[in-house]
Amino acid sequence: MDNDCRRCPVRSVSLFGDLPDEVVFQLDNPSEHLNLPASHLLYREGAPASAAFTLKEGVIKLTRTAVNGRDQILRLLTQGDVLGAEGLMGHTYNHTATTLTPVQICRLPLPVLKQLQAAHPTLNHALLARWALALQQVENLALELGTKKASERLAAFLLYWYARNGHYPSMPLPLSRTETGELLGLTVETVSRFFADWKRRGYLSEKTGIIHLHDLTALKNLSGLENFDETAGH
Amino acid sequence: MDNDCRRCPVRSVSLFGDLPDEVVFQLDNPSEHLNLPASHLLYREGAPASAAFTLKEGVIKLTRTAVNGRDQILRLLTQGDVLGAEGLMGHTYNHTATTLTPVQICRLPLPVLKQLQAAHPTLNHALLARWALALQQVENLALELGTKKASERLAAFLLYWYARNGHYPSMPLPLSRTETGELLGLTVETVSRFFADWKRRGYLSEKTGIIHLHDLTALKNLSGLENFDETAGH
DNA sequence: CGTACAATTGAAAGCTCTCAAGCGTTGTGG
DNA sequence: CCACAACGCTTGAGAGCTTTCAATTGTACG
Repeated sequence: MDNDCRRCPVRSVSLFGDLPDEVVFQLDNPSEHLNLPASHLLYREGAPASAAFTLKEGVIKLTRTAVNGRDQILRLLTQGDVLGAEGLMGHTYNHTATTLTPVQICRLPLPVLKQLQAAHPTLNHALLARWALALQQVENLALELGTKKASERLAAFLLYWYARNGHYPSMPLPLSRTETGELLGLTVETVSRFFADWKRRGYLSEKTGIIHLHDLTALKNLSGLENFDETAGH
Repeated sequence: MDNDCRRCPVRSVSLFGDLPDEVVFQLDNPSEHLNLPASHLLYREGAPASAAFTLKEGVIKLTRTAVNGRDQILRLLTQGDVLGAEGLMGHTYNHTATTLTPVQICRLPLPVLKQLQAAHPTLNHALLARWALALQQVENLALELGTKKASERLAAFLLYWYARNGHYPSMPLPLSRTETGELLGLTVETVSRFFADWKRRGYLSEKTGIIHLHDLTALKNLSGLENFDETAGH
């Protein structure tokens, strides 16, 4: 495996795109490049934060648990995303981070990140941009949860994931039905019912974790425009 | 009115707490201090961003509209909060900003903010802290929307607003029933029913925009612990 | 091949919304 | 000063959607 940070495949989209080679080289530390299996717990909500991470490959979910014990997925992270950087502000992690697929991540001890931050102001720009993006994603989630019904949220999510995976009609969906429900505020059964229904209608099909979208138009119509002609009259 | 930014009552909690007096003084520009009535639209989602604002007094809501036309309140802003700073990253506002009470705000043209940002790296810390806080707030909202039922969300919101207003059992609630619904993903009627029910039970009372909380314990129990003894058995 | 776990399906209960009507308050004009 | 119009709030009844509970089927793994 190539562990030279200067040649990191996600460097250009990551936090250190603007940092000079020699600085990035100092980061290099073989022990900090990790390979983890699926379903691996990376850190837990409320735990003292020691490091941030850059996701080089794979998918990670960030969750929080409500007082009633129910989990909510707040973000799905893919290649190039940064997690755990909130430790720079507070001293604990805000979420529980769990791998959904095997992942390659790069570990960045927070003290190192803090030093870099002080020495290279451009890093703050990159951090701000990350935070702004995360905020937009969570705002979109809140908008979905607050304004749409089950089928609309599920259809919108499939289209979102489709777009995020390069607009290929076939895409991996590393979420179980339960997890999909935890993202969209639904029960397993509700998610399962809509999947089954849409398969019967030929909108999509599924084979061991791969989703094939056959009718994007139908899904688009389901994702919030269902009653639009009625409301458009006003 | 005192328009000297050096003596701004919210300066210490605002973005410029760490900036030297002489720099803050340069900001001063009487025309940039605005008084607005309630229900005033400050800027609209998607509009080109020309300035950020600091809220000196009053309450502002940030909303977004879903494709189906339904509005979602994403954040409630109070004294010391900053809005519109996303214009620094993108070029448009991410939300619609509307006053819920009469407000005093301070307008900060984005070019000025950009200059300051370049000249005073500590400002980036302050901005990062703002963004992190906003992210936490929206994450909390998403958690509420995704994991709780109507009464739990409403009770939790009242307790949240109570805490945010200094833990006084009497507090102004500048949201209409409709707006409360737009925050919590509920219809007017549902919100109204729970208020009526809780008034009958003596949990709270209301007089022209002021809410009096009489039974905090009852509300706390409603806010997500309702079935807790049942689920705690596992 | 059997076990464990995920997904599916059905039926019924429960919650929230929708639609509709009535009530209360505020502000305005006669 | 009163009447009324406008708007927000309340209440009821019924429909519709989602959950809950329970049982079955499917699937991956040892």
